[in-house]
Amino acid sequence: MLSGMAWNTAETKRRLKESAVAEFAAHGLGGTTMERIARRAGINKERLYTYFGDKSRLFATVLADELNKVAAAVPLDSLDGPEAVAAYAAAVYDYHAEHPELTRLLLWEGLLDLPEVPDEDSRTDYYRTKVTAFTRAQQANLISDDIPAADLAFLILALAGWWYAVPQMARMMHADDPATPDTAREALMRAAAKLATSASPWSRRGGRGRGLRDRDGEQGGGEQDDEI
Amino acid sequence: MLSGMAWNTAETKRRLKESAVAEFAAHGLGGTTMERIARRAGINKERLYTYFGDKSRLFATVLADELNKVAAAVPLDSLDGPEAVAAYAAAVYDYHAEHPELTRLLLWEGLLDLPEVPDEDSRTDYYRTKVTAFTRAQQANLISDDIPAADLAFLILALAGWWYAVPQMARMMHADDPATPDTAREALMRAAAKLATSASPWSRRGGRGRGLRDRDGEQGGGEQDDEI
DNA sequence: TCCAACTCCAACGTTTGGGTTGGAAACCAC
DNA sequence: GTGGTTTCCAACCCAAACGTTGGAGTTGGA
Repeated sequence: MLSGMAWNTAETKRRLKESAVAEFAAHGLGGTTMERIARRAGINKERLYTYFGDKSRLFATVLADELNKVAAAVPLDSLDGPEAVAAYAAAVYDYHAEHPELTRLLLWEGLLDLPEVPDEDSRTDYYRTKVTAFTRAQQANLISDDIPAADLAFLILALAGWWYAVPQMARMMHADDPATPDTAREALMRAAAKLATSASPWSRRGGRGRGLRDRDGEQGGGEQDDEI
Repeated sequence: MLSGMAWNTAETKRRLKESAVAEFAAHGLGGTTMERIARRAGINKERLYTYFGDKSRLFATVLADELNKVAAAVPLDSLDGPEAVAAYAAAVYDYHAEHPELTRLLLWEGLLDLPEVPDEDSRTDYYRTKVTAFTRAQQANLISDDIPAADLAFLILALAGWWYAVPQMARMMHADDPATPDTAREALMRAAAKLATSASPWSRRGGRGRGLRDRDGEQGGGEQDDEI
């Protein structure tokens, strides 16, 4: 229109994707309309189809993009102890705070329960590196190994992500004593550190639930029985 | 049709709600159609509108119903120690396993981020009782108090719920060593117990188990501040 | 028996929205 | 310029789905 600017495919694509991230994150796959994505980007709807295929392919593209971003933004190379685990948890939490779209896209994807997720291989690799970092730290006795590395890594992400997954629950549960992002972060770090620290041998008491044996025998000191 | 049975409002409503739970849980608010809810229930679409108002009101009704069910199904009265916390986490996990609809509805609600959630007051009360149980256990030195009760309760739910929130992540993260529901449950219980146990003052280098000097298991009372 | 109230449904009106098309404007050789 | 290619868009098609309506079957009371 008013531009002397030439066509700019790359920029058009970028703007469309940016817009799509926002819309999909806000309304999910079902709740988002191609029309609105296009309008928000100030670009014709038809461009979406020629560039990205149909709606679900666009969703997949956009999600894969965001995952690549987070992979780059929150690296995890090595863990030298529980504090490092806590720091990692906090970094994930912070990233989510600044980029709430990612969590939301992931959650929406989870709710779709597709048999195969887009980009599965590279994503699996991505998670594998995380798990490996935990495994190595466990093998080096730098963090506790009483929870398997994959589970531990997964649960750390749970602690960091749950706030954004069910904000309404977070709000209601803290009704009497509102949680600021900071107190939440604090609690998260403490919790992450605890998970990564070897458990003190708590007395097992009465048999609610099964399991929860100490894997590798007792450690060091005496078993200690606490009665109420 | 073939029935001599008279009209039965209550039963009709029940069947519609049952159907609505399934559809909403599976496809979310945006992805569900009133038509399909009605068809699944074998009842005319129009009944939905006269009984429940429009689609979003139906969603709210259904969600509130499910929450009441879970409140009744997974009670939490008192916690007499970390193992009770683990047992509670496992109970929540098991409930979710048997009733995946609830988690999904909650997640979808979270993603909608409505300004006010339906039934807010009674739900807040419900969570308050949970938090109170943790608070009391902390005050009685039965579980660790180094994480505020509300945060602790919330994080326990995170551990139990994350598996269902992002199943695709769970799967990919355990690609090398698939997690069965049982191993997940085991890890969850262990983690929950750890969060509820006073942190052993981890050695500067976070050595694990064997080398743990320092009497373990000193609970609650002592406050230990550690910068992370 | 008649009528008012209630339960249910088939069919309809209308809007929304995914996806397409025909063509205009810009660019790029040659 | 001229033809071919690419970028873009207004307008369109059509299926799906929200919500409604008119009416038919059912009940219960006066």
